[in-house]
Amino acid sequence: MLQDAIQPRESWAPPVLPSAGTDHLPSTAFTLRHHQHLARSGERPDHLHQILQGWAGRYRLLSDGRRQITGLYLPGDLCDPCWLDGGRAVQSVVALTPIQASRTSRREMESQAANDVALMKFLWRQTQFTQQIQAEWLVNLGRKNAIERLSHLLCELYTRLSSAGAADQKSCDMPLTQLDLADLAGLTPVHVNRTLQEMRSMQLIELQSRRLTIMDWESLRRIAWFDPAYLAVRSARDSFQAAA
Amino acid sequence: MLQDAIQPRESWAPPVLPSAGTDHLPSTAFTLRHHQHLARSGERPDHLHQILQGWAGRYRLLSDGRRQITGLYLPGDLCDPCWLDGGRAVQSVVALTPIQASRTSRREMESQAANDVALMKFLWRQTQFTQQIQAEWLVNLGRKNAIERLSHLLCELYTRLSSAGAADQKSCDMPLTQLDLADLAGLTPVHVNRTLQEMRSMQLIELQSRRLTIMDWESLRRIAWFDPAYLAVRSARDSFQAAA
DNA sequence: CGAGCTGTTGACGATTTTCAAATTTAGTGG
DNA sequence: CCACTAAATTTGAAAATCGTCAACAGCTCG
Repeated sequence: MLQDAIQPRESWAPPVLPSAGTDHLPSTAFTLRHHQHLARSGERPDHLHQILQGWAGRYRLLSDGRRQITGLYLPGDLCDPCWLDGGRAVQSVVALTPIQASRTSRREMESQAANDVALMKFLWRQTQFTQQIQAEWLVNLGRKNAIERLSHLLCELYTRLSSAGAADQKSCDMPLTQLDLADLAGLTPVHVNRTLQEMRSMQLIELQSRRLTIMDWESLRRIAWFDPAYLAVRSARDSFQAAA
Repeated sequence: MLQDAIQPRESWAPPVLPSAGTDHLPSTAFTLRHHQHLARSGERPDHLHQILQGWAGRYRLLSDGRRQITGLYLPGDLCDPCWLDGGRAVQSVVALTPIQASRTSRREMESQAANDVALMKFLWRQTQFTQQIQAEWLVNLGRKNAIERLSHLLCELYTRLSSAGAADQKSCDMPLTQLDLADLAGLTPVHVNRTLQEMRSMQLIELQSRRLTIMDWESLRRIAWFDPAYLAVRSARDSFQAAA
């Protein structure tokens, strides 16, 4: 097969750029295979992408091979507002699964945003959202041990997918390999493996066949010190706008 | 003394909000003492602050006492654009030294930004700058050991202060305690102490009396894997604007 | 079926934390 | 200025956490 198959588990409609539907901001659908790049460090990307299906990751590689994934782009996420205004991509973004996305010219997006308050607010919110997640990850990496980090990561992923309508009651997709998890959590793959086994033996989660099931949300949340407030930026800001 | 003395080592003029000078965006100077807060988690701050002198830190506290500092506000920095649009402060911001700052009403700033492209770009840039730094810190915390983390932190601080004109050839202020450094680097104060001693014995740095001197920049940079590209966002964006 | 990625296991080593205490430095009030 | 107190730095020993290395099993995909 020339192209990896993309098989969503459920019929699911991703959110759409606020202006893309109404004002017809031109965008083109395209697909990427696992390990292909949406941007490389040092480039000046001339397109922004909205992920429709699949997961992408922003990362930095040290020249001795150490890799840290510094951000995840899930379906509905915009990749990446920080390339606006002609900025260079400081870090690379790669497809962690096969990906389907829509691509919009950076210049079109910029000129549209200058006149379109809704789009501007969407970009601003998306940026703030990314920043809040990063700040929370700093706490994770700086102050938590392996089981706390992985628990938090799973809590966050489930919550983000859930609020995008891409999770069911207790389970969601989890296409990341243990190597990906290690590069997210700042651990070695070996230690991720052992910690996941511990979490399974504690009846916290099931994780197999690229599918996560959360058996005991309350315990997982407590172990992770997970407080979803930092993820509320997107929705909370909307309700404020509505109230004002 | 009712108020901590603020004694800058050198005469130094902080950068000014692009519109504050020309369009007379109203702002009031004020001071804060060590350990006083600029914002507390959960609040809806109604002012933005530009730091004029002193350092502030954004942090999160876990209820068992672990603290992670997730951002530093140095002289010239804006604290914090993410409170615009009525957003709540997810994390707290506290003065790490006595502080002198200017305060501008959030609503004034918002309405001004809607009409003032230069201010808007300034806010956007400041936000991107913060995000790039955070992404780099994720690499630090996730993939580097103690000496690499501390070296990187010192490289970044020196570079930021230097580009603000607040450093001389080989040295700059370093008002952080070893406890602060620990909460920045995700280490214990004890281990910070031992690692700093190692760095001193390697003739990399001198650090005493709240003053840092970098003895061997090239070695420090190499150990830290420090590549200042991620700090170039502010200036690079300007030169691009100028070129376009 | 064969190659390569992914997950798993064990033994061992390195880094970092914890705990407790001593020492130095800085700040405060007399 | 000195005395006193609190904060900050330093030290040592033992333990916990996590990483490294090496090997093997299972699975997927061409």
